[in-house]
Amino acid sequence: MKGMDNLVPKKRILEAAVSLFAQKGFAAVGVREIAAEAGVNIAMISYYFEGKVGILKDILEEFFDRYSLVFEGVDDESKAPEECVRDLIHNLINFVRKNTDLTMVSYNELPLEIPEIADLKAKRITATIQKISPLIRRMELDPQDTFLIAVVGPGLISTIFTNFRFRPVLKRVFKFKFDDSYYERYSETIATLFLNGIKGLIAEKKRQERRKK
Amino acid sequence: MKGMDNLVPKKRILEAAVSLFAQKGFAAVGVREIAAEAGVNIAMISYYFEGKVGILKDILEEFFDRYSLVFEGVDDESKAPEECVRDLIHNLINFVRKNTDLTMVSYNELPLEIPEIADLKAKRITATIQKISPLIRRMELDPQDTFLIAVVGPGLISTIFTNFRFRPVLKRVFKFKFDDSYYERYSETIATLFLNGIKGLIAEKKRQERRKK
Amino acid sequence: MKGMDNLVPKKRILEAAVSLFAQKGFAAVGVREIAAEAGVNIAMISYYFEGKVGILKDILEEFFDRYSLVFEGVDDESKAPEECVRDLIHNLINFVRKNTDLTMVSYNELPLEIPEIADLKAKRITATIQKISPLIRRMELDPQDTFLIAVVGPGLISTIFTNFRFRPVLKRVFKFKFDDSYYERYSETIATLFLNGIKGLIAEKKRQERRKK
Amino acid sequence: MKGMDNLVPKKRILEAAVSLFAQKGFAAVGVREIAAEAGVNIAMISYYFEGKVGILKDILEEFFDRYSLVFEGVDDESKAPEECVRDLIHNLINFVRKNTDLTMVSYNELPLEIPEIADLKAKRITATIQKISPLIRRMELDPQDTFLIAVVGPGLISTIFTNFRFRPVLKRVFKFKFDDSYYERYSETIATLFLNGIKGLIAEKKRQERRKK
DNA sequence: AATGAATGAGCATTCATTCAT
DNA sequence: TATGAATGAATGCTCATTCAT
Repeated sequence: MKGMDNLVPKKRILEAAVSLFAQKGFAAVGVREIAAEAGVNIAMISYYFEGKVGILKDILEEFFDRYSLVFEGVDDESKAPEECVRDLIHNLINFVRKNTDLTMVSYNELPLEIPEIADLKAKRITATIQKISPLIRRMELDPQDTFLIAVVGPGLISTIFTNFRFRPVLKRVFKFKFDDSYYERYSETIATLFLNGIKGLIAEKKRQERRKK
Repeated sequence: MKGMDNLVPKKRILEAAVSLFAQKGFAAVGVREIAAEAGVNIAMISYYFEGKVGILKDILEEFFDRYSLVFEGVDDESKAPEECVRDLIHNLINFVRKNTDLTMVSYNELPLEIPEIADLKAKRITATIQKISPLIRRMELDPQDTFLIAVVGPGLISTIFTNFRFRPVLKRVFKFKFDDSYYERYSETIATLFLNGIKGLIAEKKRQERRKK
Repeated sequence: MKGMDNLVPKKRILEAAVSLFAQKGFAAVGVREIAAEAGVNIAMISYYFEGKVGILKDILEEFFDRYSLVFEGVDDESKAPEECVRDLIHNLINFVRKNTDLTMVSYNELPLEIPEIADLKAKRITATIQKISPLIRRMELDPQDTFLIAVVGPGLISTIFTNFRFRPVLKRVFKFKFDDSYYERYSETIATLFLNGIKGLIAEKKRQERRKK
Repeated sequence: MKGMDNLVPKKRILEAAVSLFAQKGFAAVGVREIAAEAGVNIAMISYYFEGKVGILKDILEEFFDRYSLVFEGVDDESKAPEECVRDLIHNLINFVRKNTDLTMVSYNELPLEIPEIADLKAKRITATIQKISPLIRRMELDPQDTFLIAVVGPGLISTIFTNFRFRPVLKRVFKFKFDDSYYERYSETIATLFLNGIKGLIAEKKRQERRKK
């Protein structure tokens, strides 16, 4: 693998695994392949990690560690909440651009048969939601109204992540250059789409509440 | 497996494979497991299909055959385009409810290393887009403006599909009953979110065009 | 397979098997392949023959039936014994030309683990030797002197058969056209080689017997 | 397997494979059988070799390495060419006695469907022919006259090799003890047979050339 | 006579992991 | 730390044969 020859072996294994898992999926990648890509002996994988699943766990931890930073200080009270959401979307997209493989692996791989993995994911996602609840409140959404949050949140995330995930298919169907200017426009578009969508939802909700009375 | 004992073996294999692929992913499921679940001899898999990949191909064909029906006659000119979109979203969600495993497999599995699979997917998706282009036009979106379509379309699809895909995680984080009334509300919510979002995008676009002049 | 569509299925299977066994060897050919080449259903092979080994047995019987005819009337007492040997060699080469695949299979395949096959071969070969013993006697060789016979006989046969067997390799090493004129010359050459060789052996034997006295 | 317990695993696999291939043929032997005979784990075969074909390739290389030594210094100019041929035949027979299985496998197995194998064989055989061309010249044979060489060479080789190959059948038909004294006599007999045969061919050739004038 | 389906054993190969060095 | 060898189980697939129709 290019440019990772001077990394420590553990790091090399991790990066090779991220790249391969992103490409082919966790189950389709063998430890042999990872070891070869990382340029280390196969036995090193059991030495540094608790087997193949151990690598995935490390990857998830790493992902969520970085991911949660994106939500740090997302609710800047000196700015309008819409502005905060717009920034969040912008930052999210930038995050995925910089950590594409890591994100794809963490987003896609759901070997939920392995309970440790499922637990880890649920715990970390819950923590993330906590972080944005002040912003949610400022958007005039009731943070207790989990329904809307459970619709809009995953909708936004999946919309963004899927744009990266299905890049190979998107490239076949449309013909875009996925460069800086593309992402500038993409970022704005997604923000507009969801901000207007959310506004519509809030308006609709109020209309219904008025009707109930 | 429950209730499929009286099906023909080929069908039994297919259904077992769909269920298992949806659960664990294509690569993580072995032909032995499929054969056992379907209650057939392992050799029958090579007999009826062209190996494990052949099963996946058949599954995808089946999915797209059914899926494309959802988009049939989506653009009813006697109705407002917003209404058509709302119906489409409603139908889509119903479709996924009825074909959850089939959809999940077809949506998730991207062994794009296998070119036949990648080709099949790209071709079928392109065909689907053709079908909704009249409706897109009526929404005052330029069908040539592939950018917006490539953002909104996959965004909507992934939002819906992900709601099913991450059900196990969602169940851990929130506590919903995924019943008829949930989906009634879900359907309305997604429609409101995206219709308002699209309206916002169109408005924004016009604003920009005006500015250019 | 070309030109055998109007044969009865049993014959078709036999011919397909001969061709494939000659090409790849008995063990490397599957019944599926034979059935496909013969254009019959797989089950027909067990129906007409006693499994795959049964086909081989039939092939060997057929070969030896035809082969033994070559040695019929080989000792024409109205001709010099050298002339008879020359004719025999000529006829042998012609026989192999006309029955190349059949000969190659019968000559090469020695699944001597299967006792029936080994017995069949030994019995038939013994019978053949009986047929040429008068000629051997006329060549002034003692038919009881099995040593010379066991050297010269197989030497001659293997020399001829190998010329056909290793044709693919010979074609790579040398560049001959294996046509009528080639075989005319080949036939004469082999005859000269072995007749002179045998003459030398007889002379040497007499020299030794003289010395003993 | 007797007496190879103290060999390194790779060597053990090779020797087991040679023995089994010689007995039953390449296609009829499974890797399981080889591994069992060699007393190693089945996975070691893929570990040390490139699969089953890889073993055969190694065997062929080993054979030709040893085989070519027989032809080293075959043309001792201080001796009459007839003497050299006699020595060569003697050495060849001794070689096959000492390397019977290795020779049988290399001689018999012609999975010419595998191009690598066919190439390897043709290349090595060509190299061998180069080595004896000086001797051929001294025998008053034109080395360019590939016809005679292509008849006599393979004839001699196949005569000798077949004596070993069909030993099981020969034992059933004749009743020899294949001991040192048998091979002493066998060696002399083959030499006399072919030397006289070749002399006859040369005489015949000269007679024809005279006639042409 | 002929078929397609089905069987259970077997194929070569690769898996993740462990071990002594 | 790092290695190459080794393990036993599992991989996808094919085998020759049989069976009911």
